[in-house]
Amino acid sequence: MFIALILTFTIMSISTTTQFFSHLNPNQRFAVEHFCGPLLVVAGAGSGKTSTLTYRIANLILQHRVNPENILAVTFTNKAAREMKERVQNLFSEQLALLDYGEKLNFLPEYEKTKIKSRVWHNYIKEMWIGTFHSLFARVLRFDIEKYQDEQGRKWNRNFSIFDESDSQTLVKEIVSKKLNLDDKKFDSRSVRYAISNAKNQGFSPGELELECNDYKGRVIAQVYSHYQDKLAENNALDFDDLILLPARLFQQNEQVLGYWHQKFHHVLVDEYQDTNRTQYQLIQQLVTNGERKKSNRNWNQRSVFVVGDADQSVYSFRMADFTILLEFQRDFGDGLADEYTSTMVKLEENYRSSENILQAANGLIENNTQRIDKILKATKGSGESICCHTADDEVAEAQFVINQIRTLENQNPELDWVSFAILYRTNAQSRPFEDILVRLGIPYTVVGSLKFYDRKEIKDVLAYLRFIVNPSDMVSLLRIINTPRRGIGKTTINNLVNAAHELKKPLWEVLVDEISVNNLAGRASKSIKNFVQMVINWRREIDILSVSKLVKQILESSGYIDSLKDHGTDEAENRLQNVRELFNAVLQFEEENEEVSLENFLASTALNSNLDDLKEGDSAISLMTLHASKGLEFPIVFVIGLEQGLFPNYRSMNDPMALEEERRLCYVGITRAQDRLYLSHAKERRLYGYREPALRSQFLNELPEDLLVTQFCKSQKDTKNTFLPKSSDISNYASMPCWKVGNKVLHRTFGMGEITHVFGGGDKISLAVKFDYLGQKIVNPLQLQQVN
DNA sequence: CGAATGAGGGTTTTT
DNA sequence: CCCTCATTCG
Repeated sequence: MFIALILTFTIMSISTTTQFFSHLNPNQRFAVEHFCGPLLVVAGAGSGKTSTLTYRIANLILQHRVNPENILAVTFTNKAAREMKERVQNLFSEQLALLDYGEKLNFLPEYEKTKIKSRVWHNYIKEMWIGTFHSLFARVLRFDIEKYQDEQGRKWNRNFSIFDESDSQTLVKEIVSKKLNLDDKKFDSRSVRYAISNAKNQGFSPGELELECNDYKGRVIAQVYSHYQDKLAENNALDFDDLILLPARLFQQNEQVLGYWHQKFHHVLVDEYQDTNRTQYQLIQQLVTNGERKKSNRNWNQRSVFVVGDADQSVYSFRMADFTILLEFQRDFGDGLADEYTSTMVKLEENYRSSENILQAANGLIENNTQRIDKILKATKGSGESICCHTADDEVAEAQFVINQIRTLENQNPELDWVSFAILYRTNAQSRPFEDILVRLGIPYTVVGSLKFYDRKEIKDVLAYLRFIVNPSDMVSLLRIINTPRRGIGKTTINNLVNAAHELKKPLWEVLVDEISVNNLAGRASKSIKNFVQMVINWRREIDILSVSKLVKQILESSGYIDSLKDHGTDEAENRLQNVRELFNAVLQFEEENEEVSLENFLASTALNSNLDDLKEGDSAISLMTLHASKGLEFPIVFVIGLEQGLFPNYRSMNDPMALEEERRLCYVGITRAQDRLYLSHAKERRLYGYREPALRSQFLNELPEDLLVTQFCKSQKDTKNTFLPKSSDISNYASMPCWKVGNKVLHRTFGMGEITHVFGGGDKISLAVKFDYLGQKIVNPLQLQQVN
């Protein structure tokens, strides 16, 4: 096996040098071929950044024979991590196919293809540590957290829970209002929680935060922070920020632990480096230097740190990302020479994504910023279409215009599909009018990110069961499930038990296990508690016996959770049941896709993957998302909507020059998502909290080069309006005609003849499933149908 | 003990 | 406008 690997390396390295990166430009090539030492890659939007990263990883392994397990690659999102793995896997499979069969991978039979891919997965991909800061260092903590103790002596063990934002919020709230009896007007839990998070992201412990603060408010926040850590430790739980802060602290206090990980990761790569915060930077620095401060003492033999980023796309300072970290890379790691002479920085400025008009708009906008690395995107494509700027009466008209445009374009251009379109906005709430129309028209769409699957009650309930089974100290989860579904364990009973646990300074669970205590404290409910306790004990026994999915199934059934939903009988309960089933599917999928399947690992993946949308990938649908969520993506046609003063730029940023620059960068990100066509729109009036408010054109629109914009589209829109999109009053007239019946033959304006198979909804929200003669079954809008006899 | 009802408050962006 | 929380009633 080992010999085979070596052989593979040797032969592959011969076959790779020639065409492996023949299509890369000189600067990309420089980056890809970089082996040891530091390198900063300043990668403009659409400059082939992801390719560069994946090719470099491939090059390290194939060319320089780096062992995959010595590679650490940090991405910004889980999705990016998955994509990177997939791309490296494809690259390797491609090479291996050439080598073993002298054929392109795609020409091989399916069976051989799969064989190669799984071989690549086993030998290379699986061994690399590719993921987000949070998931990678959660993994580190599973190994080493028991060696850590904070300055107050708080400790955790390897079964720790990861608390989500609402868990954290609840904890902080409890401390503020119950424990410390603070005025919750002055110390509202949201902003206190935010302050604590910021402190953690800057590397401060409660004690250090207190020293930092001179004012009363700061000291109180430090105090809340301290109590908050007590609570977390009591629950054997960590929040998101701890997943970064704890390892950094551990590395600081324990040379051996740091030494181990330093020894393991010879090559450290960080994507989206402009979005790292101080604590994350500290981690990278520790791993790379092994704590050696002096630059001249650092040993780069067989080692590198390779970071990729673009200060112009730094849009996460609200969560303490600090792009000066990127600006200071040359000083901290590099040779610090001027741009012409340096060998530790390279710029990728050639843009392969967008048409020239779009790039010029982007460049023109970003030049209004002061804080940046001088960099300009150079076009490699033709000038393309003009950018369309549209003024709508209000947010509904805006949505109508956009969707109207999409339908027109989709109709006129056979090469376009629904996936070609993206609608980008500043705030999640802006998706609503778009969704309303899209639902009515039966156009498929996905809202990325806003649907927080794991935030739903039923999902949190089920996860609480799992969390508590793994981690008996997790009282937050225990309290969530002890009487869900109803077991007759009421508030008073629970209070008694909690108080007793508190008095005895024992975990709640230990009190529950003790029958005598329960008999005395719980009275009538004691039988239910004993049953509950027995149930949990049984599940814990099964952890090592059953597979994760079997265990989850067992829990869902024997807890009575599923039954109680079924008994409920309402639509809402049915919906919840559906979500629980979907969660169960996620478990099955997790089992298929992962090597180390354990309940802990599944829970970590759910805590760190905030949504499930990657599960439902594959259907052709228009994408709706925030500008933040769009980072790293690209679409043929992009609509950036709601360009109004106060909304975008957001009113909270308007009086702060730095914050305003960040808003501008966000706009820059939006513009540079577009490949072929870009639409910008704003409304003259917008609903906010239910009130209509007049709105002004965004200043960003004025900052764009005027000659690139075309506004005439607003006129031609009137022509198309009637043909494509009836006013809402028309819609209700049409749709309320009670003429659609299952079995009716219909003619669709684009899909042709078909037969109705289902009728959904009622009133003005009717949609129909139609089985078309040529295209199979689709859900369509009645407006596009004609009845045929 | 649990469901129903009303007031009040809140939207920037997310791992 | 929508959701959460708290209080009240059954």
